[in-house]
Amino acid sequence: MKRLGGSGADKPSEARIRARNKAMILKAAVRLFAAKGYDGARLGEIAEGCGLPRANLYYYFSSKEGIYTALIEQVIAGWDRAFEHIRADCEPRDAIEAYVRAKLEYSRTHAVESRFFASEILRGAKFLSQRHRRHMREVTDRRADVVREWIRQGKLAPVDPHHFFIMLWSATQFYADHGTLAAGILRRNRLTRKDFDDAAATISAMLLDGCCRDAHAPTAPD
Amino acid sequence: MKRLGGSGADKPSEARIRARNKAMILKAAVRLFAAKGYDGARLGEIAEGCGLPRANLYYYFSSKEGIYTALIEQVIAGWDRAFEHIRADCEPRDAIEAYVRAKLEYSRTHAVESRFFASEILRGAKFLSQRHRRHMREVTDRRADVVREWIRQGKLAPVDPHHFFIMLWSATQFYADHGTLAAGILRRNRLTRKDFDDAAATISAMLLDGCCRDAHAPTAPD
DNA sequence: CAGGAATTTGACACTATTGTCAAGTTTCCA
DNA sequence: TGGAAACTTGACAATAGTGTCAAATTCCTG
Repeated sequence: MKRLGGSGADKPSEARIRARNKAMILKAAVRLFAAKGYDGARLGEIAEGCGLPRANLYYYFSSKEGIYTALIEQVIAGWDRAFEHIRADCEPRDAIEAYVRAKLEYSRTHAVESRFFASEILRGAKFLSQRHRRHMREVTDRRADVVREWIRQGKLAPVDPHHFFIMLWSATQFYADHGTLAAGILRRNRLTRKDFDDAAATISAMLLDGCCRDAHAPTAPD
Repeated sequence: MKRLGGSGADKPSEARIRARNKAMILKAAVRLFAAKGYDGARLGEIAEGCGLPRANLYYYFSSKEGIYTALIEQVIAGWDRAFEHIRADCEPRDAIEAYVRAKLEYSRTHAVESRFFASEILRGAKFLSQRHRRHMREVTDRRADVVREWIRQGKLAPVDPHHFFIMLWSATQFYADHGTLAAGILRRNRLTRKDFDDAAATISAMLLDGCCRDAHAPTAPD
């Protein structure tokens, strides 16, 4: 097989070849799994997608399920990061705006990973272990405490913290998972950067201050 | 003699067998397609799901794609109904609350259909024809005019109507498509009716009045 | 630069899936 | 009730998918 020319291959290349090829496989796999789901994705397509012969995939992963669960691990590891803006020492307005912006940016730049995870949940999270579920629950619960603290301090309306997070998550996730639908509504071929900016503005404005301007509006600020 | 009269159930049992079996097949199919996507669902599983031999499916539908597109038609036909609460002669507060309640009730009672449609969009809406896309766009645009009218009358904050609808749609849809995730967060095996009530309350409260109670709160009501 | 370790690859066995068909069975009108 | 149309069903061909293997090739260290 061809070798990589040049004189830069001095590092422990044994591990490098392995790391590079595993990464290539996972990159092609996440796209296919996101597009067709676990059962629909074919190893042949994944192999074609990363330019490796199909048999080679079995040298790095024991099976189709092995590739899939490796991706699950990878995505779950990033679950925490989404919440890092929700901190008790921030003002809720700033924290929520930052969260929405960051999450939408992730949806824009990592749409494939978003769709992969959405696909897994959509089919009932068959590959999410108890450990994964517990991890997600604990991370969420910790941030729910922050929300409760904000409410206690009178900085936030008394909302249910979990449903609050679900709403944040769903609104921002939508632009990745259902980008095709959103683009159709907005009369685009694909969502533009400006669409994501508009989305961030709309979501933040609605969540923070609501949209209703009638006589029943909520209690005025202090 | 020909027995295929009208396409409905007005004729005796002749058309009844056909209608009943097609319905059985579609019911089993929507579940499988929602769970595994178009490529992942097997006709054998669908057949097993409705207790018919696999070959019998080909008597009623020409192919796997034929079953899938029949389901697409069925779901698209209901797209309009979701928006029927958004009417210019309603107060936005009432209309939005009613929409959220109705959409969540649909998510609760028709979770499978919701997931089927979400799966199709997630995969890039490969089976949505231009006609379907145009229909969805036109229905949305008509309701966007209602939102603009509300804004003109000062009843609604000046939000982008399309992103506004996307937010309504995503928040309510989430409880069907990602019910597994929501249940995990809420420490349930499955979402209960009360969870949906809580969701409706939280979504309506946040959308209508926002959650922020700081010094930068929006202009007070008239 | 030799030789073992790491990696690549075509070919193979095995199973699953789709769509077709023709022969059988049921339905129900005249 | 005879029989044509509607419906059912097991079997079949063709294709495609998964996982395995051993031989071939490349990589890297001593």
